Amino acid sequence: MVHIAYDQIYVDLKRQIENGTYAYEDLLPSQSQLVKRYQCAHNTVRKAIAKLAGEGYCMPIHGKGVRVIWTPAEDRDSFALGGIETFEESAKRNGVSARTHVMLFEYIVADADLAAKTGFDEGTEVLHVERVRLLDDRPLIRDTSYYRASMVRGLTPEHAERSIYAYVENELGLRIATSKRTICMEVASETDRQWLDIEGCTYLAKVMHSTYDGDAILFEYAESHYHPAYFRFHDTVIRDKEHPYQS
Amino acid sequence: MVHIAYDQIYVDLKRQIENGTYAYEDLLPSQSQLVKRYQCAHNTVRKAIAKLAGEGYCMPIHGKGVRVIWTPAEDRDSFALGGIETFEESAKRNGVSARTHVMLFEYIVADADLAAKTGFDEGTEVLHVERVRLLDDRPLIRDTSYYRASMVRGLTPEHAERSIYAYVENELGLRIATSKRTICMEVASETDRQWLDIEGCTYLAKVMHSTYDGDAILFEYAESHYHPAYFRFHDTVIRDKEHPYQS
DNA sequence: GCCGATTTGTCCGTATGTATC
DNA sequence: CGATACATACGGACAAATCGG
Repeated sequence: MVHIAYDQIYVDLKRQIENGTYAYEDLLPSQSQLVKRYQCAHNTVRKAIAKLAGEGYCMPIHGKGVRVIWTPAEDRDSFALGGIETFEESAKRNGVSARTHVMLFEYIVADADLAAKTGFDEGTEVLHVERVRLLDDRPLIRDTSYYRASMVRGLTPEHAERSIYAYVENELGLRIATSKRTICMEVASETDRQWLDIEGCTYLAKVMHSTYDGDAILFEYAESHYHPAYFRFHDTVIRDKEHPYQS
Repeated sequence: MVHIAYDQIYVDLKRQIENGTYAYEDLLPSQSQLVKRYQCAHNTVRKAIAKLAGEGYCMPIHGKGVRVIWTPAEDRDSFALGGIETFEESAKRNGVSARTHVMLFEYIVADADLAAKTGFDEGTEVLHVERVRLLDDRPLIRDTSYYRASMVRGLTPEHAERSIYAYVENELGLRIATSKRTICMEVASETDRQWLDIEGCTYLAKVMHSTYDGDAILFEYAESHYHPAYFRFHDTVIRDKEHPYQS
């Protein structure tokens, strides 16, 4: 047996929502009907639906059904952040050309300040990379990244111009698994002004992310500064049952 | 039987991670140990762990264990999980006073433009509310909200000065369930400049959210414009198994 | 208001697959 | 290779919410 049925069901239902088989505000077939259709267990269908719900495709209503809440709304004018993906993947998905300039590539040892900022232990050897990303030849994103040096052995500036993730995953066999992000806005620094095309922008979008490898060990801490017009982020929140709003 | 065991386990494990019983980079007790401890089924433990993982507390490693990736440094207390720091929370965290001014409160019928923007059908009666949020008497956030009129009967401008969600949930018994959000930055409008204290800011943080009620029917569409310095957002991404990185 | 049918939500116990050590 | 640990799935049971008669 192959045993990834729930993902197949997820993919299948997602496709049918996207192509309009199940339209906005429709109810999906009941879970018992889906069990019959896919010849699987109740829990397996539920897992697929839970994944769809988490991505904003549908919403289960207790005692009633599972309603489609997805609409074909496509905004390609800006650079949307999805899950964990590389700069190239995002660029491709958003339909723009992408290039990367490596401005700095150095190995350092984390001092107390860097440790507090990145989450690496003091004394950890890290690779510090500064990059500028160009979208359609305009420098619009600046990345400051710190990688645990022991996990990126053999990495060269040439790799950094392409995809560091591709190198560590494909060449080193490391798996990237979970990433925690914080988004805020920050006044553009002198370096930002020097390297980016941000005339007239006082604040930039700033994304800080801590990425963990397959062993759940901190692999990278990075900060990305985006031109404000080229930043876009999507999210779906499923509200917890409890904690009603109170004035 | 009560049958919310998985949530109890979730709360219990979360507490133990936060109080250091299970420290950063530790492995949690194995799932079979947890099954014994909580006297429940395998699936129940897994559901609790999945919830913790989705909130960035831990990360399961196939064949190895479940590693804690939460650190005390994360000031999660001031944030709704995976959420945008709300107006009240922000005020609390910064130790400042919070007030709301209702600038506009009118019922209108959605025309084609508004329908396209909000997702309400053309011809739907909606309540249009414009509010300004003040922190320490500084106007820093502007909310433009459209509510499906049939769902907010009896709502007054006085309610809008406090919490509209509190009213519809506590008074009308409506349940708010799922919300889809998009975050971007936008050039401040004339209205923004007129009502907000955003001297020197060209771009503002803009959050668009569509909120669905317990029946998965669009209940509210809102746009919030934040002073860039007063915006902060957290997120945890769990990577899908497939699509390895490729240059 | 009640009851029964439908539908989603929670949980159990077991079996098997797969990755790590 | 065996032991351990997480991942997927099954089939059944019951709880809880909804809806129509």
